[in-house]
Amino acid sequence: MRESQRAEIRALPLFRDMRAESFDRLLQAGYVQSFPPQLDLFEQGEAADFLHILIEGMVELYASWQARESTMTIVRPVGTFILAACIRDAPYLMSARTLEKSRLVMVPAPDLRAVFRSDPAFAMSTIDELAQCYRAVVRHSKTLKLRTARERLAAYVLRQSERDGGAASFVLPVEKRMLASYLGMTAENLSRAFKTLLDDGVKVDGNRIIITDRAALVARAAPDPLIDGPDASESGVVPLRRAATGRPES
Amino acid sequence: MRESQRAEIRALPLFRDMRAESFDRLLQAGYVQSFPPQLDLFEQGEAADFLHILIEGMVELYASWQARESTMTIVRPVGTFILAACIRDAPYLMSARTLEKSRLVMVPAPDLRAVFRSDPAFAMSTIDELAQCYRAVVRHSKTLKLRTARERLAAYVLRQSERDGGAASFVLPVEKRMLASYLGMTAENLSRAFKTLLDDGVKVDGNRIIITDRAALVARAAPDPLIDGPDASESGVVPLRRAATGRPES
DNA sequence: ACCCAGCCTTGATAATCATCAAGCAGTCAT
DNA sequence: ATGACTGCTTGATGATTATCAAGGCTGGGT
Repeated sequence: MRESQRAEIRALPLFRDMRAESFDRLLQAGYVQSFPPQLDLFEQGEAADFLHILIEGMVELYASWQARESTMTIVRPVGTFILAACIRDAPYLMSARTLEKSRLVMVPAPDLRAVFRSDPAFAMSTIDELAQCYRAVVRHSKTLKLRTARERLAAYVLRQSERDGGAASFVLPVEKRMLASYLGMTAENLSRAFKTLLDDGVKVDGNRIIITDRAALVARAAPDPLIDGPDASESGVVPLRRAATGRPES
Repeated sequence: MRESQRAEIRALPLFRDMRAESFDRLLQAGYVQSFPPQLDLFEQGEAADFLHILIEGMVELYASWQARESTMTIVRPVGTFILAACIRDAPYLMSARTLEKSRLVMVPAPDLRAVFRSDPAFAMSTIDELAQCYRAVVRHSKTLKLRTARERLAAYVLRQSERDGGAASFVLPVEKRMLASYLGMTAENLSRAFKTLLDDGVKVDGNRIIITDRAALVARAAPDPLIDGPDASESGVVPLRRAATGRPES
């Protein structure tokens, strides 16, 4: 692992407050591995043996039932995933596959648990991290239950644009079919939803989204900090936490 | 507070491992209050000042956006809610109202945080609790995204029946319209969904649900431990945790 | 007993969304 | 370039679900 990547991991909210020797122990217990694109890392139902830290690449977490499949979240570097399952020593609720060539640190769950038992600062960070993950999923549930597909897409476009500092134009970070699944619709429906958003000031050119009328889009999306984030705490500024750290919902 | 109620709280997984003096401190810092039915306890967006512990009654956690509303979960005694918001010192993502006359212990969030900073066992329990809450919401998201309304209802009926030890008949714990909202559909659609479940071995008589053909119902619901629980850990039996403790998803 | 209000159901209709099938536009390898 | 492949779009259709309106049932209060 490169020193700069180590520093990036150390800078994550989950790891930045722990003792140096705890951090060393975690990373030394962990395996660094590279994977090709489209590779299954694990499947839902398997025992959660490792905390995964994504250093490079992109990983999809998805769920399946019967013949159906739905992407639950996308993890980007540097970010951790599957923390909760490790803690509870329980089966994964989601499957994971790489979307690009990816490099991961895999920390054995027993080491993870040992470290947060011995390092109170890490225990506190874990609590904070889990609370944030919980709230992220609640937000996603809210958008699924309270908004129509069109509204979810509008809110997503707005959120992505703000992630880029309010840019009027941005490139989708994932394939449209995956975005569709993440937003709880089919690829066909996403395509049509984009069409209807023409009336709300959104143009599409391949993977590029252009916001032509932000006010109209805001009217459609009705963005709400209690759904669309950020998860700002009362007691401090949390600037661009999601963007800066790429923290996923696990 | 009655001594038996105090013991019930102490028996919750979240509180049973902590030091006695920590537990005393939490409860002494807390206020015990009774509320009439249909009373708003707090609204989403407000600062999360208190961890709530429900001793008697029933509480609905719901979310709203624009003019729409959706019930996210129902809390029954003895159970805690709104833990994550307290930890992050962040605004509530959900609103809460009593459904029945209810009695609550409200522990100020600063005391909560102080105690898990000073009591490692409580920190561990908090981690475990949050991990479980997280996984509960992920499960609910999965059922929303992967199953149709009819399938969600079938799975719900099956789950409730198993909560009652596999009884062929049980009484709905909440009004149908609330169940509908919880399952992500309208009251009208729930009514019709119950009708279609006649073909799958489910009869309805008012608030009473009767399973006439469990095999048919199982075929429809295709229950899956990774969606419908329980959240059994690898390392131990977790018998009827949800039923026994009434643990909610917060 | 009566009325009233709230909850549930039912029917008619419309909106939303999924499915299936086809075609198009890029990309990549040969 | 050719062809295969993949991802996206489009159209036609049907299923699912929501909305609106009306009516029935039930329980509580007077």
